[in-house]
Amino acid sequence: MNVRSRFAPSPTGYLHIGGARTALYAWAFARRHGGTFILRIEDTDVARSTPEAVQAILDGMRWLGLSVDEGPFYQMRRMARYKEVIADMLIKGTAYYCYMSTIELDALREGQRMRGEKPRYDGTWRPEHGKTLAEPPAAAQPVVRFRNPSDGVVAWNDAVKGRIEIANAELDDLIIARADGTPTYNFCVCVDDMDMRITHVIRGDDHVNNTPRQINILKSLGADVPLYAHLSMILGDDGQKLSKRHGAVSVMDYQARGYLPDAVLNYLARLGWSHGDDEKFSMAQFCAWFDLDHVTPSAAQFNTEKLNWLNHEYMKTMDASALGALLDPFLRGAGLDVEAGPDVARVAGLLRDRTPTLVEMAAQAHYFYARPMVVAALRDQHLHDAVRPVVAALTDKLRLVVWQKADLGALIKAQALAHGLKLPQLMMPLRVLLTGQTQTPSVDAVMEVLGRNEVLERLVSDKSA
RNA sequence: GUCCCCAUCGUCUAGAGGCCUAGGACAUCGCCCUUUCACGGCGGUAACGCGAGUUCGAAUCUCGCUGGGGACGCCA
Repeated sequence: MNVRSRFAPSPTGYLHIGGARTALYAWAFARRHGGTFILRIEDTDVARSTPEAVQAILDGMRWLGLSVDEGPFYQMRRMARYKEVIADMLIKGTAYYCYMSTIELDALREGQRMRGEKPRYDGTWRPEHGKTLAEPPAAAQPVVRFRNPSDGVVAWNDAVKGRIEIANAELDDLIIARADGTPTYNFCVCVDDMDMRITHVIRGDDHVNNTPRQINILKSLGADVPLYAHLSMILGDDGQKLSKRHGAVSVMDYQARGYLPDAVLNYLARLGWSHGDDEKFSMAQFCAWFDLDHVTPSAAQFNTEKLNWLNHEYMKTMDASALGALLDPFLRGAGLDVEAGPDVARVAGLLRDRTPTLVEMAAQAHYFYARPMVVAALRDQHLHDAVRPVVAALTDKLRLVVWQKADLGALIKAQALAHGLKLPQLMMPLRVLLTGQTQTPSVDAVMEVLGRNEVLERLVSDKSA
């Protein structure tokens, strides 16, 4: 079978992390089976769909590297096709006009709720043998409803949740075309999945309830029913439903927060799916491994700590120059003059082991591109009278030493020894003077990257202070 | 309210009747390394929601309970 999977977001906002995982799984599934991955934009809700949101989805997928084989297809451009199918259904009798007003509908549902029943359309306008329908109200614009089977069950073997069975009696005749003639979601999905010959529908858990309706429509259309795989939701760090309150929900937020797409992808892949004990793997590896059998049916809580760890793992193994290139915009974004300081690749190489994200790396890199503000109290604490002359003596020797880490380290050690100081007693004041910080990479390494002139200036400028 | 889904360490998960005195990863704690902080190395704490079955044997199968979640739109 030629596998055809799809990702079908509605463009009403950014691509959030849950949608990204859905896209990732659908994409990987197609890749795994040498199939086709289709992108379909479900924009029939004209009031809420925006071109910006479409762009945001495209941007998010591009950042993650989820390549699309077909599409994007836009449902709004397929109106003629939907209307054609509806006209056909009306003729065949698998759909019918319903003249019940929204006011009447509301009243109906209200009454049902009060009686403890499930709110649903009562079939007033549904044609039946031997049933006489009322005369349609003169000015009323009817909606079109799907004639759902009234008995029996709809069942399917969900690839992640197992067999799910729902009685047709639980389903009502859903509206497939609004009073203005535009088709609705559940109907468009069916026509599209049919026309696009979708074989595997991998989507969010929230669609489980739509599935029996869609299966019924698909069957009435004479289409093949695809295999369904419903992914459970991703919860926030606090176990609550993901919302703006959680800070980063859009995939692009992760870019802004200094995460690498490969790390986000790896994290998402692993959140809700597993391959034994494997934690770190490339997308190529993921595509070779991914299967629906190992997707967990239960909801997963997002864990930023673990994402940070993974991101750090990716940063640590990255080539310094490639990492530097990624760091660069974050440096500039922080208002730093990158040209005036050391090569970003060298800085990235130095900080790589200590920062989990590019944002934190940029924050730590600050003193490489701007003179540090040395807090007086901190300076006095480390640069007391006993060390001050040693620093001065060292400064003079720094003018001549070979400017590389090993020589710098050896020189400092020799100086400390010669003056009867323990190594940290000399390292700390140097660190504070050079960086304004007490926690940095080793002093000799920082010096090497900072360069002789800059180091001397930072050490000397203090002397006069 | 009705229907549907879910349930292993704090978190992500392995586990498809004996391999489980339940494994890995993050986090956490301790030790080591050390020029500070990290990184790294070694080790520890920590879980099968409850109750009935089925079976020689259940984390794994069945039922019930409890607890979570989702859906009930002329939204998608």
